[in-house]
Amino acid sequence: MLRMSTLFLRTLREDPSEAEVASHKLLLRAGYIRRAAPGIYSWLPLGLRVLAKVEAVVREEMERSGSQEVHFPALLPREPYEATGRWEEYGPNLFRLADRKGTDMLLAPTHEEMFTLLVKDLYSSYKDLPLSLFQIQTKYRDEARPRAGLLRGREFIMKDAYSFDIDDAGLEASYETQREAYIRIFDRLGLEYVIVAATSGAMGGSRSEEFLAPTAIGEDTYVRSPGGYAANVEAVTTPVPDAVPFDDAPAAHVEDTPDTPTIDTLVAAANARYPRADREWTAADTLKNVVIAATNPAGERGVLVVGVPGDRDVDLTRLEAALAPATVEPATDDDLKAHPELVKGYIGPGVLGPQARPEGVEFLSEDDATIPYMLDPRIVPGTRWITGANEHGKHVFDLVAGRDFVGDGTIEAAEVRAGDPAPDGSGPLELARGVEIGHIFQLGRKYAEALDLKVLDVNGKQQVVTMGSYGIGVTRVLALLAELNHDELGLTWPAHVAPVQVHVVATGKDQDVFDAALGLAEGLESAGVEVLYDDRPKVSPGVKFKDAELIGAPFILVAGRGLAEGLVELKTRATGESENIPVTDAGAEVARRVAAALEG
RNA sequence: CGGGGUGUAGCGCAGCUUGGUAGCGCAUCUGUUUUGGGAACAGAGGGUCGCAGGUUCAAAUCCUGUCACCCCGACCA
Repeated sequence: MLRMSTLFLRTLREDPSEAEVASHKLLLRAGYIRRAAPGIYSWLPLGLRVLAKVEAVVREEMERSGSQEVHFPALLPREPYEATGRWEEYGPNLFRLADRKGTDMLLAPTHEEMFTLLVKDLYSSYKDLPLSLFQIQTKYRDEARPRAGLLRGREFIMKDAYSFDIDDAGLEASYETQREAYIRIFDRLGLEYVIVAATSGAMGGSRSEEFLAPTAIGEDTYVRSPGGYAANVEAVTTPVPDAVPFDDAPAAHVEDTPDTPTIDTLVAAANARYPRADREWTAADTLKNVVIAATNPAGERGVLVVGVPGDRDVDLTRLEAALAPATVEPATDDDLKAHPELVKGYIGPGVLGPQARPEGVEFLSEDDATIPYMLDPRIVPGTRWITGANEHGKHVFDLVAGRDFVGDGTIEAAEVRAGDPAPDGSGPLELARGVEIGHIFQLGRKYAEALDLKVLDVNGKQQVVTMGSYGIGVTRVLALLAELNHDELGLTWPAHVAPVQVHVVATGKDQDVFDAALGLAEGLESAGVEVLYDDRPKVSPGVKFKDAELIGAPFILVAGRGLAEGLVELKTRATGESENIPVTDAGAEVARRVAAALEG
């Protein structure tokens, strides 16, 4: 039994100034965690109890799914990460350090390499597969800006699991198994979530889904449609419109458009000087060509141009996902200087991609010195555009896609907007915010190939193993539970993750009260209920109530002034309901309530 | 990395403009009273005022530099 008189805890009356979001403030105030460094937290007894419970749910369901627990070091050598290219690719987010001999080491941001090598070390036959391993481990990422307490720290606890299969069908099955385990885990934790299609990013691989918990403080934007489509914005694909017949389209013609370096000024000039008969020109009639500088993992920088309808911006996050593992940024003036054919504000297809490429030179071949030109999927053959004429102060009108220009391919780089159609035809998209609490994806053979993980198949031939990767942010889940379960008084934990189920409070100074409260606490404990007993003498009832509410156990049992009539008070923290029950029944009744709460 | 802000006791803050014994509330300790909604009174402990230089008889306060932290954005389990 925990006793308030001895529990290592100091509650704070005021919000720490460093905290912004509710979960962060309350976990600090209620004495669950303390900050050690930016994005790095120490765990106090109460916090550790909650953490253990969240971990227990994850562990049980992982084991039920057939995954076996292992544990790797957090401190790792450089070589395996060198082999997979991630020592470079991870960039500044990787915590790097050197030992006394100057050997490079790292604090692991995730453990694909180590799992792969361990399996390679021990297994060599298809008969050993499928295999699923997991660990619950501290991870390190040197985030540019940690925030929101545990929601995004530089040290965090993650459950990461990996599946190993001999073939694609096996991987698909392993993936399904993990997906189901995740559903059970988040259901048991009482979290609302949406499963959205995601990009696998620099990790490689194919199928990938994220579990997002919808919340306004979420950092991920995702979309959903009335018909059930859901995806991370990075993964949203644009439905391709039908091609438009253009046999009777007018020929393209260059017009003077002085002082029109932006889409707004261009639209205004077009309406003023070259009005349409049927309607006004809008930004959607223009083709915006955005110059992007992309850098590949080897550090080579080059420019490409992305063409999008003028009423949309390029979403750099989506573009980067499309170009992964390259990183992107808007081209600088230096980038533009290297390409004098690009006239800022008046860039058009004429100098880009296939239009500019000499006969016989292949796209991105050794001889290709032209700027790659990628188009938004909406720019289908037959669509007519106003766009730059590659000459200062001039634009070209009635430029028809498929007739006057083509791109080197299509790219998902334009921003996604509410109201855009879902790719599966299930209706208009709406945007929402969420926190990523889990991510599952099919890695495929990237790591197995890089680290040479092969097993013998039935025919005695070497086969590269195919892998899946499955993560849950355990400390993030805990923070999210706090975020979703609190009120103005404090935390309101669900019973299955609360540090204790019952907070017994003795108020008053009579020894009878303390005797009765202790008796209740002991009785509950022997019935298997976890109890925190506020046995502090000389502490006023108000303080004890405030502390109990702040700490947030689901049930608060008060022995006090009602005791003379044989009554104690049972408060349900989450609802604020309060009732008097006979002290003689209290133990059994509370145990019953707790059992019900744990069930539900 | 851009923008904004802050560093003074465990927590929250004042003091800085106009240099002169380092303060307030909460928390902690002692005593007395109090005990159903963050008690009262009396007393006490706890600070190299982020750090380093400089100006000055004298610096938390003015100057220069530097470090750290927080918030917003860009980036991410």
